[in-house]
Amino acid sequence: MTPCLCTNRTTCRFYQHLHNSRLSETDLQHSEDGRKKRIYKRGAYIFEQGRNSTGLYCVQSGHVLLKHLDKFGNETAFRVVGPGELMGQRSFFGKDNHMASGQALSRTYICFHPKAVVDQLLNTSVHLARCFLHDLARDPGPADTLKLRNLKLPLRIRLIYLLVILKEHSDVTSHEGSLTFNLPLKRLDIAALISARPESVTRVIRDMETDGIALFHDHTVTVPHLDKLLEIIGSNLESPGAQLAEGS
Amino acid sequence: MTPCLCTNRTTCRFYQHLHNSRLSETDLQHSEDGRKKRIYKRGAYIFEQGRNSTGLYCVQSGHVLLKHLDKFGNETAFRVVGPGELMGQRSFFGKDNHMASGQALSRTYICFHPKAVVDQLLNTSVHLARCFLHDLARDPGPADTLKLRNLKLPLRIRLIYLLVILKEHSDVTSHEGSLTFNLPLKRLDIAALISARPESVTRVIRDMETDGIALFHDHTVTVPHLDKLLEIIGSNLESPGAQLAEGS
DNA sequence: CGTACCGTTGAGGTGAGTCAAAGTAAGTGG
DNA sequence: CCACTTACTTTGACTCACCTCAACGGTACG
Repeated sequence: MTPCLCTNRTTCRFYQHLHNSRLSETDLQHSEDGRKKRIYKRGAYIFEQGRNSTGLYCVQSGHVLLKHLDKFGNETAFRVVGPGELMGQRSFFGKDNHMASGQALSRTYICFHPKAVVDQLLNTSVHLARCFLHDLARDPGPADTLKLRNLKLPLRIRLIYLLVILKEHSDVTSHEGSLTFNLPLKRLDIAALISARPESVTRVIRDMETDGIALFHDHTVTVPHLDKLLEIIGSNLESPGAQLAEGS
Repeated sequence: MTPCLCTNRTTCRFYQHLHNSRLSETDLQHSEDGRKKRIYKRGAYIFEQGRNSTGLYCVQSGHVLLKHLDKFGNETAFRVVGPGELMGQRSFFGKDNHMASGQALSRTYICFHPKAVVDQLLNTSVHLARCFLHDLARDPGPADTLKLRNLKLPLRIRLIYLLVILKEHSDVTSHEGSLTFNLPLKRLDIAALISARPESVTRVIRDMETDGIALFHDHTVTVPHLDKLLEIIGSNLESPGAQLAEGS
């Protein structure tokens, strides 16, 4: 039996939670026995919108794109899930059907925790429930969406935001200020994430390359100067000042 | 002591949770004693982005606009919270600073539940924790954002989506297929919610009125035929140029 | 009767979408 | 390994929905 990455507390959120929750040995063993390892090819769906939630998914390796299809046929990608992250929490805890589909962007190894197992663990530990609450509350998804889909921001800025977000979930090799990481997305996927069209993505990427801001080659991004990239976004225009108006 | 709406389980989410969680009488009393009633004038901030979370806010009456300020100084509204709804859960459970500010759109009555009280209750009941988990997971905010900020959708469609969403949280009086409800938003607020400019909002509203789709008058919206409204959303994807009525 | 804010209207500009077509990579089967 | 099909990417010309800027009208309030 090959060791499952999911038993490594540094790489798996689920496992971290379990070990922070002072569960008994039998409970821990129970979760170990319950989990299932699954492998998906590129393009395969790990779960599909509209289906029942059957448990929690933990990504061991690979990347998963979450897409939402509204009732009128519009497909909108809103997130990329990378190694160590959990998926399907929202529908699991909301006791609802999946509100999105998860599609493997590359060969993806998943550790699946069935509903029955997770439910039982939750009921034995308030602390575990609070861990999940904490996780769900800190989900950067909603905040990211505000950045990536802000019409007021030009396309180039939204793309840079996307790079910054994806960088956090990728293996980054840095070398003298420049950094390189894998971008397992097609033009169409990128477009869907920043609410644009693939042709426009191509054009923005071309322009960024001629400007020397970032280089896109064979699903790999190279940023010569991260500072330069962040400067374009941030431009230290920050001033959170607002008056305090306390009611009584 | 004036009766707090927050003790009415049909109007307050927080109270619903407490009563579904089989808490002891002393615990219930504890929460009653702990909560604080607060009143805010129009324009006042109930909580501010960047500050520490100090507890949970339950809206009794009035409406609150949630806004996010990014590093550029761009203000983005992303939600309207109405009576009976909770606010500040994300930062409370995430143990993080508020990621948004909550501003009263009209005179607003808030029931505030301090951190200490909520924390203690949470620790005594796994069920309560799961209620909040369930709530947070079902938060329609992220899904709504996808609709309201989808660049592929024309402004008119986004505005209609907004109306449909707001309708759910308002007192709607319907009469023979037509319905009327309160819209406590200024043009600038509407613009911020659908990622547009106030001038554009004015124009779209004007066009919708000439088309007889919806009437905006003095912060009140009247929709003559809801079917017609929903139909427009649906017909959008199939044929790009499918307007039901011409504008001139 | 100003002052201030909000809402409306018009003229003009542009970023990004659309459409169409060619170029390139990736799979498939013999 | 090569033909063949299929999927993805790039490019250019054109168009348009919305933004920007600027001026004006309404309403509330001191």
